[in-house]
Parts: sequence; structure tokens; C-alpha cells
Amino acid sequence: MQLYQDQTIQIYNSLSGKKEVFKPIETGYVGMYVCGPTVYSNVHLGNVRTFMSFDMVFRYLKHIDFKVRYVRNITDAGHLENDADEGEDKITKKARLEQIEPMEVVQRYTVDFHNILNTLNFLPPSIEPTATGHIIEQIELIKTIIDNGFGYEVNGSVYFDVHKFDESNDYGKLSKRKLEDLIHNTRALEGQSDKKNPQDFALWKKAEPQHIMRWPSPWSDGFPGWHLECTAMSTKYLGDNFDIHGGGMDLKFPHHECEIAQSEAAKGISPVNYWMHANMLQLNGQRMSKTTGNTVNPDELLSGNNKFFSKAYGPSVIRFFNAQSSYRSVLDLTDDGLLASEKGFYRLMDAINGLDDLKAGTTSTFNVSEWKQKCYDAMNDDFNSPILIAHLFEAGKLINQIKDNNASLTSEDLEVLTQTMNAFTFDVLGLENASKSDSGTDKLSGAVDLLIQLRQDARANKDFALSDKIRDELAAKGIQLNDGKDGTTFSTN
RNA sequence: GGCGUCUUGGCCGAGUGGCUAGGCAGUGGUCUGCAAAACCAUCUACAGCGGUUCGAAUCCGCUAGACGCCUCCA
Repeated sequence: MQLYQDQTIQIYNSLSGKKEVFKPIETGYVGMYVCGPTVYSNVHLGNVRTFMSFDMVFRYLKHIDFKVRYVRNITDAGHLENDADEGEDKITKKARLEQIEPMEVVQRYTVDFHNILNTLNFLPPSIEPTATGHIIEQIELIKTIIDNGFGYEVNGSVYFDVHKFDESNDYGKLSKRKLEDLIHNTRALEGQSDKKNPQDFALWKKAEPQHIMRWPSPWSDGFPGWHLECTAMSTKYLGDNFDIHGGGMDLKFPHHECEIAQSEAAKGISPVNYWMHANMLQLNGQRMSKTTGNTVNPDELLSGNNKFFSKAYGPSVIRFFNAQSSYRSVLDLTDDGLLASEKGFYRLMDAINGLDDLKAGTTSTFNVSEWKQKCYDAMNDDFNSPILIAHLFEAGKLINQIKDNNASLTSEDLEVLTQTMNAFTFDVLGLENASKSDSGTDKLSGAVDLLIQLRQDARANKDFALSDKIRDELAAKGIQLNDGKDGTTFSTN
């Protein structure tokens, strides 16, 4: 019995603008593609948010026993500086500016990307293909598009004929645009272009003589267009028609629209059944922007080495903060928001860490199986992690009540509660266990425990001057003593 | 300008045509030598104006505002 047989997932499909029941093409299997980063600079925090949301989707699908093939690419060629198909390749430009090989740029920022994602406890995708590793596939795809009459060559470059495509297909169906509107709203072109129409996009670009990233093709020595790699790699590993394609909202147009067009033009079939788009991340209510300086790198957020936040935030706190809002909502990154999430996160962790000490009762005062299904219902409803977290807090409250003998669970229910809490908190949300208590090293623990003992003695002798001195001086050094019923523990910050 | 998304209490942030989101903060309480921590309890909502409806914060329209894409920055 596989869990997915009992669960009905609804996914908000950008294509229809509605939540739809998720039916995979092949029972028990899911193919999911997510547009990965262009590795020409440190990974953008907003990009990380998108990947984090899909990491959670991946984790949940796996949790309910789907066999998931998750493909997330690395763009290491072909992403031009702008989407009008003019200007330099982003990787090439960075290489020129830093006077290093393009592959050095790619290597440096791919490593950075993986480091950040590892730190944030991401699961690796099943396949992480690169654009440069799939030049041959992309050339073959271009040939097919030309053969089918939707591509044309000019001066060694190949373009996709959007107008021709729109006669037989619907260009703009994903982003809800009409070609006619696009024509009217196209801004004046600067310089001459080889394109028949400004709406056309590049499939292959001829490389200028000084351009170092170049591959031979039937049309010229050059490089593939940005949209093409995703079509080539997604269909290669997932089939011409696959289940889920994800990415940031900003990629909906033109990138994803062009992917659809390329697939339909080459293969005559719409590539994706469920399009999912994660919404944008803001910093203090504003768009993150390098030019205005309203931006922070993931490593700066993690280290606290930035001007926006009062302290460093742990990977799980950042994940928790992200999961507290829906992936489809704009998320505003603020210090207050992170502080609130941090407190809530530790409260939840302390509750979970209290599970082991609970004693089973003879009866249950709480309907655990109903609660468990509510957790699944939350995730089934378009991966509604905020609702899931609300249920986890409800269970946290229950755990505290049992501890205080204000509630009880049978051993069977306690087992279900423990398993479910752990599964959703750690497997699905990808949080890592942490405790505010006893968070020091063994040596520190030993030393502080000694001070706790001395303070205890002082208190027993009513020497409150000494006991308060121990407490306050430890606090000044960042060690907080917590007096509880069963003695004193400490936490560091 | 075009297209799209959105506007919830002190802050963040879900959701639903009539019935408790949740977190943070606040307030009251338990505990404590006093605190802190922890735990328990609890207040303040649904941008504005119309319409549909027995009933709308939830559906429709208009207005205002925010954000995204169309234009280097995910």
C-alpha cells in the first residue's frame, strides 16, 4: 500500500489558473523539472526561495511514496544579458570581466550554489544536467523545429518564428498574453536585428569572433538560445510530455512560454501537465535589486554579515520562515519576520524534543488519526505548508499538555503522533532538529552545570546576591539560565 | 500604457458564502526568593464603495493602493 493511493493532491496550475487534481501520467511516478540557476554569480536569494519551495514539493511527493524523478538544470551557457536576444552571454561577460575561463566562472558559482543548498538542507535533485552538456540535443531540437517550419536561419543564427507558430498554436497561453498585444507593446528596437519580428526568440546564436564559448553547428559556430536548454533537457529525461514544471514567477514569460512553443513546434505536444510558479521574495517590502543595493546574498543572511538583519539566522529558521507562507504568495523578508519565525521554530522543536519523555496513558483525549489526516490534507491542498505548520503547533500544544498531565494518549496514538510529527517536520519540511536548551559543547555544558550547581547552593542558602550575580553574568556572556520544575537548564544565543 | 497577481487584526501570514487558522508581540494567570524561560488562557481583522444573496471578509462590478512581467538585476 502506497500512501499516495490514499491522498488526493490538488495543484494550482498556472496554465488553467485553477487548482486541479494531480494525476501523474504514470501511476506512482512523477516527473518534475525546475529551472535552475544561471551560474554567472552567487545564487540569488529569491532563486533559493523558489528552489526551497520545490524542494518541499519533492520531499512531500517522495514522502507519500511517489517515485519522483526531479530534474533541475544548471544554466552554464546561452543566457544572454537580456531577453531581446542581444548582448553578451552572461557567463562570457563575467569571464571577460574577471579575466578567467568561462568554465571557471561556471565552476565557481556552481560550487557556491551547491554549498548554499547543502547548508540549507536541500535534497539533491535526481538529475542536474547542464546546458553545455546537451549541445547536441539542442542542435537536434533546432533541426526539428526548422524542419517543421517554425524556425529560420539568418546570418548563422536561428530564430523561432513566433508569428508562424501562433497561426496554428496559442503563443501566450501560459502567461495569458496575446501576440497582438505583444506586438503593440514592443518597445522601439535599438540597432538592427536579424529577426523577422521582435517577438521571435533565438534558438541558436552565431558567436562573434572574440566570443570564447562556441560550438560547431550546421548554421555557425555559436551557442544555443537560453530557452532551448530547458526544452532539450526536460524532454530528454522526463519525456515529451511530463507531469510538473516549476520555476519562479519571473520565468513565466518569456522563458516558460517559449519552452511550450519549442516543444509544441518540435514534438507537436504540450510538454507539461502542471505548471507551478513560486512567487517572488522581497527584502523589507521592496524588490531585491542589485542596482539600488536592496539585496542580500544567501551566505550573508546565514552569517549575519549584512546591514539588513540584526543577527545570523540558521538554515532551519530560514526554511521555517519560508514554509510559514505559501509558495504562491509574495514573501517579504524582514528582521521582525525572521525573529518571529525563529522563536516559533524553537518552540516547535522543544515540543518535538519532549515527545520521547511522554508516558502513554490508558485513554486518548485527542483524536490523533484525524489530526494526522489534517496534516496530509494541508499538503494535499497545493502544498499548503502554513496550514501544516499550524497543525504541528497544535500537536506541540498537545505534547505540552500531556507533559503537564492535562491530556493523555494511548501508546498506539503516541506512536502515531511521534511518527507523524517527525515525518512532516524533518522529512517534508526539511527542518533539522535543534534545541535552545543544552546547546553548548560538552566542555561548556560541564562548566555551566557547575555554575548552575553553585547558584543552586547559593539559593538554598538564600544568598540571592550571589545567585543573581551568577545568573546575570552568564546572561551577559550570552548564556541564558532556564529554571524549570525539574531543575535548571541553559541555552546560548 | 498592456497583461497578470494581490490588498486580512500591533506585525507576519492561512482560509472559508453562515461556525477557532497559526506564529510573533500584548494582556491575565501558573511556576519562581525575584526575574527570565516555559506552560495555560485571552483581546484587536478581513482596503473603500456599490451589487448578487436569507446571509459576504469569502461571488460580481467599480475605485484606490501594492507587486510582478513586458525593459540589466531571480
